[in-house]
Amino acid sequence: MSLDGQLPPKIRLLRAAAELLANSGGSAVSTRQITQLAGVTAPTLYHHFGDKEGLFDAVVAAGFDEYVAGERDFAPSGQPLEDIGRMWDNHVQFGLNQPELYLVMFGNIRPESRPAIVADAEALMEEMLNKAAVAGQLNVPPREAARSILAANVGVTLMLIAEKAPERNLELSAMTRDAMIFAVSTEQARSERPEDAGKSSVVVAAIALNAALQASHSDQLSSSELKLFLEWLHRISTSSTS
Amino acid sequence: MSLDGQLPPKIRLLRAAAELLANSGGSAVSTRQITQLAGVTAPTLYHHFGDKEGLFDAVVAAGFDEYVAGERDFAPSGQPLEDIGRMWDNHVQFGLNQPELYLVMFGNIRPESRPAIVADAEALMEEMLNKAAVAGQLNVPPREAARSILAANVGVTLMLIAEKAPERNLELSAMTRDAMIFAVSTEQARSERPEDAGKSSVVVAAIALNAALQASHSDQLSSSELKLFLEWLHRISTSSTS
DNA sequence: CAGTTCATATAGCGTTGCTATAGGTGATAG
DNA sequence: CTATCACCTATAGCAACGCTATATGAACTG
Repeated sequence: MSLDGQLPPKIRLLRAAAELLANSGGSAVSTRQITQLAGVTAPTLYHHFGDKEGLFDAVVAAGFDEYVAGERDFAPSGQPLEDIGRMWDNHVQFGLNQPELYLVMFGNIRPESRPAIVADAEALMEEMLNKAAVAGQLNVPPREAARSILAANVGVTLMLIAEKAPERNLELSAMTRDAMIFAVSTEQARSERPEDAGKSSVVVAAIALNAALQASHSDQLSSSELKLFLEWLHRISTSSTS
Repeated sequence: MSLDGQLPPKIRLLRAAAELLANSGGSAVSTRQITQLAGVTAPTLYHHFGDKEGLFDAVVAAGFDEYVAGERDFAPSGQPLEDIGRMWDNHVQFGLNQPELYLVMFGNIRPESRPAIVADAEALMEEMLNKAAVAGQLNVPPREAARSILAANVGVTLMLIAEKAPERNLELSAMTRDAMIFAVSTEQARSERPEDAGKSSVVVAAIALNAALQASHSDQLSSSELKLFLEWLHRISTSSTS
């Protein structure tokens, strides 16, 4: 019953925890099960990981590396918003392939205590959304878009995990995914042909904003602020670098 | 320490469980705490509710009645899709007002075992969406729309609960809500809700410039200038264009 | 009044997460 | 070669957990 004998106890504990978690079928996993499978006693676990949650965090960290690897594999498509869609699908697949691990990662919600992994996943998605924003394809700030999309992504994945496997309807995921991506994208991105996507730059964006600001009468800045703001915009717009 | 003495033990148990759940601050609630507060001993709990989960289910059932009452109170507006938006907001508020209860109701996900309450909530939303469908305002079947909207609604609520109270940004909820409702509605319904029109080009340009500036390392502005500049940009980016 | 059923209490089982303490191990210093 | 010391692991056990076998009282029912 014990795991391969000659690896360090720390690694044996990690593998035992991961294996039991993957096969627990939803019921809880006890430290005694883990230590027995790892072939060590209780204090060893607490020496290396502090407490049970520390061990699970470590398992989650390994799982997250795998998750990130999946998220980055097919990233470099030309279309950032298409990549967001792939990130969504990869997220759902990760959750359905390893539901127990996913639940430890994203399902263990407690009031006022955010799992660290949520922030990591948000950052990952925000990074990709930034590319879309640079290309002028986003009509909301990348951070807010990332939080919103990830929240829906997690909600859908949790719902699918809760369903019995044969009844799982991935159309739910596809529909919600498209709705969220559509909602954060600009008309230009929706019309699907951003021929000047690669050309977007600080300068182009600054010129566009300059023109847009002067055309509208935004009241978000005071007149003195606006004057300085436009001066800086001009400095950026007329710079030849980048 | 014991609850009002003359009510039946079953009701005292329910109230004790609800009260402890509401004030647990995220940590677990034990049967011993509950029975002590209710002024009864352990077997009484198991006689009436079978097990701990049975008791919690009963608390949830009461909580769900309250939830449904809230969902139905302002229902009869003329616009079904507006009512869906109110159901969404009510759902989020319910979760934020009673996070512990909400987590027992919607956060206790286990693989292949759907909480009964999810089906109830879906039915409630589907009922309302049916009205929209009858009015020709839905471009997907009500059941699928309800599942999709509820999944996003739960995801957003869980994310908000996980955040520390002062940092909770309800804009996340509003944005996701509008995205989901927009996605399931027909052109006709959209034209009746002109407030969701696209954002002005100022906002889009500001977002693009913000992202571009942070991606490149432009040296056209000093760091202190850049900081203020970005702050203004953020103000413009997040301004609502109602 | 006897019989039955419901409701509660006493006491305790097995398991949980965790730890106080001590023993063994290997590397380094004298 | 020995002494030391930091690191790692084991023995044994605690308090708290969910839950229950059993017994006792109360309240109906014939």
